[in-house]
Amino acid sequence: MTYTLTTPLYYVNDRAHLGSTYTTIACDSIARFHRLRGELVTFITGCDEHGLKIQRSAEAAGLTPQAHCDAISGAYRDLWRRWGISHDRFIRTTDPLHRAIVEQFFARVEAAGDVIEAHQRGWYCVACEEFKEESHQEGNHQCPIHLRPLEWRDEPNLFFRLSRYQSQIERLVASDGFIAPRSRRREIENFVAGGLRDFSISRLDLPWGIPVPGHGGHTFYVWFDALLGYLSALLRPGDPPDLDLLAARGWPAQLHVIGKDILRFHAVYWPAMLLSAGLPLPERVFGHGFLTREGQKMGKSLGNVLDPEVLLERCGADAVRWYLLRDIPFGDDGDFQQQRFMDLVNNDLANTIGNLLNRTSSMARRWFEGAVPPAGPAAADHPLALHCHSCGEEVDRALERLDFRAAAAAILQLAEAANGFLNDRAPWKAIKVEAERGAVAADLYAVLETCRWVALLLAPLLPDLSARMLAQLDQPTLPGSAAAGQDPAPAESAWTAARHWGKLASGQPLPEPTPVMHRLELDSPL
RNA sequence: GGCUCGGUAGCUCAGCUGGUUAGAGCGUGGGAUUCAUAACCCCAAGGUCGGGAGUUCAAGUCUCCCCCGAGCCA
Repeated sequence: MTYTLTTPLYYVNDRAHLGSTYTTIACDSIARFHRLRGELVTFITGCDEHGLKIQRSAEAAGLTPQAHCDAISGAYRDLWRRWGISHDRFIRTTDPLHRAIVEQFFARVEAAGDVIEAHQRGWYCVACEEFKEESHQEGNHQCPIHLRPLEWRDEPNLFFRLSRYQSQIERLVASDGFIAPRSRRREIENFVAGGLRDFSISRLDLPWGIPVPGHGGHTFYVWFDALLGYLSALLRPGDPPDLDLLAARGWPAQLHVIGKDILRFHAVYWPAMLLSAGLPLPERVFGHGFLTREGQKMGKSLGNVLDPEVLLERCGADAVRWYLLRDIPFGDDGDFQQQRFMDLVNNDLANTIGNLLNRTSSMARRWFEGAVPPAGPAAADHPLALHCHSCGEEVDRALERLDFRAAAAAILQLAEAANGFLNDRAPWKAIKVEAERGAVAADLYAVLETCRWVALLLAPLLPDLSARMLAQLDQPTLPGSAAAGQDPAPAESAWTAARHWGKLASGQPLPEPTPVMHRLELDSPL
C-alpha cells in the first residue's frame, strides 16, 4: 500500500509565510501517520518558480530569475528542514527533469486534440497570474484582490480545451470525497455548472518559463507548468522523464492539500489536464482555510505578519504544531491568538501531558528503585488500558478523515484520565502503608504505560515531543521520522506493534525525569 | 444583484434526522491536595442559542422575512 500526498508547490515570489507552514505541517502529520502505520509514503512538496511575477520580483531585487529562485527555494528547503518536515521529495519547476515531463505531457495533450490557438484578450493581474473577468467598474481596471492595476493583454495564446471535459468534470466534482472538506464542494460545482471555458496555457514573450515545443515564442502558463510538478516530483533521481513510469512511482496521488484559494485549479483544471493526457486522477483535493491573526488579515501593509522563522525560534515546532492542529478545525479559517496559543500549549502540553509523565516517573523512581514498577496481576482490563485502546482507535479514525482536532482531543482526554486516576488513587499516600505497595506499583505502572501510549499516539502530530517522551520512558524511537522509507513495509509496523497494553517492561530503569515540554513565556508579541 | 456558508456562555467552538434542567475547552471564582513543570484533581458562576413572525403538543434544531459577517459568481 502506498500513499502519495502533496502540498502546493509554493510560489517563490516571496519568502515562506505562516500559511505555507500550516499546510506543510498538516501534510507532515498525515504523512507521518501513514508511515507509522507501515504504509509506503511519498510526501511531495516543492516550489513553483516560473512566471512573470517571479521575473519581476527578481528584477526588483537586482537578481537574475534563476538566482532569485535558487535563493527563495533554498530558504524554503532550509525552513522545512528546521521545522522537521518529513517530505520525501522537494521538486522545483526549474528542474530540467520537470521540463522534460512538461514537454511530454504537452505532447500528449496536443495529440489528444486538446490544444488550440486562439486570441487572448483581457485584463491580466500579474500578482494573481490570472485573467480577470470584465471589470464592472468602467475605466478602473484594478485587481480586487491585490488592488493593483491590471494589465491589458491582446495576444495569440494556446488554449487547453477544457470545455470538452465538461461532463466528466461535473461528475468528478459531484462525486463523494473528491473535494474536501465537503463544504467547499458547492462552490466548485457552481463554477463548473456555469460552463467550462477553454483556458490559455501559454504566454507570448515571457522569457522566464518553459518554452512550448513547436510553438515558437510561447512559454507555458505558470499554472499549467506548476501542476505538472506533482508528476515530476514522483520520479526518482536517475529515472527517465517518462510519464508511463508514474504508475510505478505512486501516481495517482491520494491527496492534494492546498489553500482554499487554489481549489479550482486543483479540482477542475488539473483533473481535466490529466484526463487529456490519459493519466489517472488524484483521489482527493483538500482545501484548507486561511489564518488570520488576532482577528485581522495578516499582511505587509498591516505589519502583522507572523514569521515562521520567528515562531520556530521562540516557541518551537511542537508548540506551533499543537496549536495549529489541535485548535483550528482543518478546513476552516483559523485565527492565531497569542494568548490562546500560550494557554493551550501550557495547559495541554506542559501541564497535562508533560507534567503527567514527570510526576509519575519521579514517583516510580523514588519508590521502586529507579525503575518501572511491577505491573501486578490483571492489568489487561485496567480502565486505563481500555482507554488507551479506544483512544488509539479514535486517533486512527480521526486522522483518516484529516480531523487533527479530534485526534488531539482524544489524546488529551487520555492524559486527563490518567491525571485523574492518579489523584483518585493518591499513591503518595498509599505508599506510606506497606501493605499497599503492590497496589501503588500497579497504579504507577498503569499510568506510565498510559504515558507511553500518549507518546505513541502523539507521534504523527508532535513527533519531537513524542520522541522526548519515549526517551524519558527509555523506549525505542519510532521509525519514520526520517525521510523516504525505502525499505519495504513490514507486516506490522513498529507503531502498531507498540500499541499493545503492557509493552512497558517492569524493572526497566527510568531515566531521571526532566520536563519534556516547557511552558511558553512570551512577554512580547510574536 | 444571484448563490453558498456562518452568527450558541468573556474567547474558540460541539449540538445528528425537532423532544428530559443547551454542552466542551480556554479564561474567571472557589475547594481539595502535595507525587509533579505554582503543576494535577474537584466544584461553581455564566448564554432571551443574531432579531422578528410562523408551523408544531414541542424549535438552537423546520419555514418565511430582516440585520451582521465571510466566500464564490456576476
